[in-house]
Amino acid sequence: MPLTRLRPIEHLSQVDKIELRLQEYLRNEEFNPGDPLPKEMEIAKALGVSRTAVREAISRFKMLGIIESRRNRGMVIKRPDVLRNIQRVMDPRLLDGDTMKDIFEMRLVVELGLAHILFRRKTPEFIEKLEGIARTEDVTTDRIDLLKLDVDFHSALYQMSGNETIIRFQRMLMPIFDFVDSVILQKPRINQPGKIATHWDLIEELKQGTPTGFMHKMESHLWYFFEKI
Amino acid sequence: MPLTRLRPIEHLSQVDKIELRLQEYLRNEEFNPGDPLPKEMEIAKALGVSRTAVREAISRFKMLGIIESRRNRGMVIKRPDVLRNIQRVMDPRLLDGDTMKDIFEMRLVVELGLAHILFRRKTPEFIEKLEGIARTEDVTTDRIDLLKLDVDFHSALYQMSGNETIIRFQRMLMPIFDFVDSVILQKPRINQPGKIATHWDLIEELKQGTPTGFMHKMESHLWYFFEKI
DNA sequence: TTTGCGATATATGTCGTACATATGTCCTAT
DNA sequence: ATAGGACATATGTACGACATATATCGCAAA
Repeated sequence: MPLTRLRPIEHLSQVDKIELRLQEYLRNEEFNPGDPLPKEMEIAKALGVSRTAVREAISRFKMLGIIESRRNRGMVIKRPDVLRNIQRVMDPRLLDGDTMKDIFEMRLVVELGLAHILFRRKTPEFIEKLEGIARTEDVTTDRIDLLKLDVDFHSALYQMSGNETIIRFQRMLMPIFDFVDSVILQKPRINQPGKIATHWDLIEELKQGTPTGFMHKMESHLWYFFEKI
Repeated sequence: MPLTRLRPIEHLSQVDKIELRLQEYLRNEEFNPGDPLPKEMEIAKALGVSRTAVREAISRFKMLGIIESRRNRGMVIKRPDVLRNIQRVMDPRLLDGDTMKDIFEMRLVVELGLAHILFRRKTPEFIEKLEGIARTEDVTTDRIDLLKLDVDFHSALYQMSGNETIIRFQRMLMPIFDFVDSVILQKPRINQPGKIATHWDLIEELKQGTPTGFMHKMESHLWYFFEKI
């Protein structure tokens, strides 16, 4: 009898419970950014707990960026920065292999799906930037430098999407990408069916090709990673 | 003179500073899950602050799931749940329009990029599930029910990806999707060039088509949203 | 009317202390 | 060897005190 899943009894501390109560309070009361919150002591009284515990719970929301407080002004609801909080957690050391695999796969999904947006937002300036990176690659031999240039190239693509959230998504997951890259590149290279699309191929397609064509080239370009996962 | 951006003077509180110190401490010391942390009092002494302040800062990391503590056992590093923390922040009321637009666009990118994964992971059971939803749609007239079924259909696609992170990404962003959907659907329908691919078309393509074909159909299917954004 | 200064009230920020509670450790009795 | 009790200890909770910034009011000066 394994008993692996016996009793995941949640031992919620007082502060945890307060956090939950505040969470549901914030949702139910339909707070909008700028709205004031009750005073710490009032909340403590209402919940029947000490101000210390309330402050510990509220401190958590301050980290998320949902609550802001100022001396003598009280506390107000703030617009949180969605991605800021993931970033704190994005440490390859703290994530398990499966999750990192999933995240890396998601990167591939996003880069493929990006094609249409890119064709919509491409400009001569961006193309020029990509070409600059590709030209530098042509005259670079150092392995580390090439890896860095590869990252630059893909980063530039994200930039071109013009979508701030996607850009930050990529920047945020960079540590994971780096980690997986370094692991994958240590493995022996395997045979590929047909030619792998290069950065120059991608640029060419972007300049006078189609979204679909670009996607195919990108698929070919990333094929190596697909197989490894 | 607007002066809109004058003085973003960061007024970091003591607790904020402690949080930063702990953050860099955790990164630099290369902690791995399971590793023990110093006692609260030792940290307080080392930083020259009160235990109360340290506890407020640590409480934040407990919310993120990076630190876990038990009576008399001390504190240990834990594997955080990457997406759990975003969920707390994903409230349409708290996000600004631009961010929501970006997030919604990212959804489109992901769903397009999903094609290849789907063809890799599809099974008769999943196809059957999709067909079940589509059949129900055929005999449903209520507008709300149809909206719900549409969500179900796309959710099923995410499920089929088999990527736990992507699945949770979708589930997490659901409130945003719902919100944007409801806003978009209130606008008058515009003329579309050519036929919009239906769910049945997507299923058909999935059964005996190609990833590229599926992507085109999906693009057509989502075209309406693309235009609205 | 506007500006400037000072007194006051107030909510959050920080600290120290005390005690509660759970849990590991050690010691002893059976 | 095992059970059980005594003790030590780190976190959890609470309370009180004071620090600090800031809103508000009153009043005088320009």
